[in-house]
Formats: sequence, C-alpha cells, structure tokens
Amino acid sequence: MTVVTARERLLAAAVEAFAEKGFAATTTRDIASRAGMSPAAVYVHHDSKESLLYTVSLDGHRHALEIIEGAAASSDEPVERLRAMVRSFSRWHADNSRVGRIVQYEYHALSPEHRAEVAVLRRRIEQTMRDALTDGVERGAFAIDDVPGTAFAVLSLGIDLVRWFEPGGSQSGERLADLHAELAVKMTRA
Amino acid sequence: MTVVTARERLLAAAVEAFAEKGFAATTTRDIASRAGMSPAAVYVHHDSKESLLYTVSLDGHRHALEIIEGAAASSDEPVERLRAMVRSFSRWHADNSRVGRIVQYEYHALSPEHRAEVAVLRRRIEQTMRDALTDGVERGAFAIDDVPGTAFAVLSLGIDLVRWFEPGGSQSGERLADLHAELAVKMTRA
DNA sequence: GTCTATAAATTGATAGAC
DNA sequence: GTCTATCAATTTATAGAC
Repeated sequence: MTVVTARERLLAAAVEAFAEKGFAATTTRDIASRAGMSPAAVYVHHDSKESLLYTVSLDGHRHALEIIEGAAASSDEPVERLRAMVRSFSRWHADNSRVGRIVQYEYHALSPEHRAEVAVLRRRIEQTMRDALTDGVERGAFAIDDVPGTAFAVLSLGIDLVRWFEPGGSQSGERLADLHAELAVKMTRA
Repeated sequence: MTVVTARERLLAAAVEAFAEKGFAATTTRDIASRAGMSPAAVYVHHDSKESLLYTVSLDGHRHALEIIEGAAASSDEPVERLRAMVRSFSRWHADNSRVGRIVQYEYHALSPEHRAEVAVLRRRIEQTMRDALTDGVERGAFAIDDVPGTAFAVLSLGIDLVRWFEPGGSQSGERLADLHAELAVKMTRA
C-alpha cells in the first residue's frame, strides 16, 4: 500500500495549481486548500511559495534530462538515436504536461539562485541534443547546416506541446511522440 | 513627425511589462510608471488591467493571422507557399517576440469572453496551415500522414521561439526564420 | 486627462495554542 | 504537524481636486 504523506499531497497540489493558473496567479491558500490543509500548514513543509516551485521545477528538469540522456545512450546509430531522443522527450512532455508547463513557463519565476541551478540542467538537455546531431553529421547520417538551431527546433516540438496538450484528451501522447520522432528524422536526414 | 499619445505609451508599457514578468506578476503601478503616468491615469484609458492585456493580445493575434494569411496567398505552389508561411510566421515571432510571448503565454489570463474572441483567430491560423498542407498532399507535393499534427509542429517552431528569443541578441530573426522554413519543407516533402 | 489620496480586498507569511 | 487568528504589505480600482 502506498502512503501519501502531507508533503506529497502538498507538492501534487502545487503542481496542479501552478500548471493551471501559473505561479504568480496561484495563492498559497489555493495550494493549501487543494492539499486539504490550512494556509499555515504549508509553511511547515516549505519556507515560501517559491520553494514549492523550486522543488517541482528542479524535479521536473531532472526527469526531463534523465529521459533524454537515457535515450541518447540507447543506441549508437545516429538516426535511431535521434528517433529515440525526440520520441522520449516529447512523450515525457505529453505524459507530464502539467509539470512540463511549470518547467518551461515558470522558469523566470524562480529566484536567481534557483534559476541558475536549473539552468545547468537545461543546458545539459540542449547540449545532449547538439552532440547527437553533431555526431550524426560527422558520420554522414545527417545533413544539417545549423546544428544549434536544429537542436532547438527538434526540442521545440516536445516543449511546445505542453502549451495545449490535455492529459486524457483526444490526442494520444504516444502517437504525438512518434510523429515528432519521424519529423525530426526528416528534418535531419542526409 | 510621429505624435506618441499617452494611450500609445501606455500600451507600449503594458507590452514591456507583461512580456517581462507575465500578466499576473505585473502591477498596474508598474505599467503606469513605465508609461510615465500615475497609477490612476491608467484607468482613464482602460477599465481594468485585463482590458490592457486584451488590447495587446487581440492586436497581436490579428497581426499573426494577417502575416500567415498573406503568406498563404503569396504563392499557389505548395512547397513555395509553405516556405513563405513558415518563414513569415517565425519571422513575425522573432521580430515581435514580446508581443508574441503575450499572445502565446497569457492567453489563459484573458477573461472568458475575450479568450473566446481571440480563440477564433487562433483557430484560423491553425486552419490556414492545415489547408496549405492538405492542398499540398492532394497535389502530390507533400507526403504527410497526420496533417493536423504536422500543422501544429511547423507552427510550434515559430511559437516556441518567443520563449527564449532575445530581440537584439546574437541570433538573427531572419536566419532563424529561414532555417524554420527549410525544416518545414523537409518535414513535409514527398 | 492628470494628479494625490485612499478605499476595499487580497496576499505571503507568522504567532501561538493544541 | 496541524489549527485559528492575524499582521503587514501590496494590490486593483475609485473619489474628487485641478
């Protein structure tokens, strides 16, 4: 049996509220009531509203990085590797679109220190994609003029989906991720 | 000579503030001070903070739609037409990245009535892209399995750029738009 | 159409009892 | 670790003089 602690309920409530209304428009009262506790109880677990955001954002960034690095290591063949990277990155954003929205859109709401910490993970995600593209070009599998620009473009497919994707909606995250993977291959193929 | 009215200064200040901090985190005092007027003077021109957002957002949506419809009408040849549509759509987002950020990220902050009004323009943008792709498929110029998904994907390139693009930064909006246009052609080519 | 002053409500966070 | 009660600051918006 799974024990859901108050701390976990609080984080889940924060994800729900931040994803729905955005960080600035969310009140600590709103989060507390979604978690079924009083406004004051929030501060037993977190020093501030920003600390809640930081926890959600850092965890989300770590997962996204883990997903894309895992896919990068899954194959040594450039086309297959790119397919896996884009598919899993887009799939993660579809399956976790609320956390994804917080990761992508509430980055600026982090404190300068927390933003700097998270920025390291973001750069690693981008670098992982650039490395995969560069390797594919060197091995003749890809024809790419602008590697950094193309890396941003293929990541954009997954990132931008959190803007409109509804979990449990008519669109399947799996099919969307497969589409993005094929589009990325077409964008880069020699 | 160009006469800059207080009303225009106010709108420019709102664009600056909303793009920088987001709608919810922007105070009417901040907008007023950027426009060089007192907090009370804002309400001479707009009933509410949301009314300022609505004005900026509606105008931005109208421009984006105008841009993509203009490009759609610029050529009858599917590949050339798609190239023009993606190039001008991405270029508009790069050249107007602050308004673009408000258009794309503050949609949820509009009142239900204003959101419904703007939604019509958003659907027309998406439909314009789907129509261009469908026509290209029918005429044998494109090979596309999922037209709606691919339409979203090519539009995503321009939309997601507002998340990180800095006007006056090292990246040229023109080159970025050219890249996106070429990537879109590769994504769809038969 | 601009100002100063302020109302009315809401906010993030804390105090102190249990 | 949770609550009730509340502080102190800030917010959107308005009143009324000029």
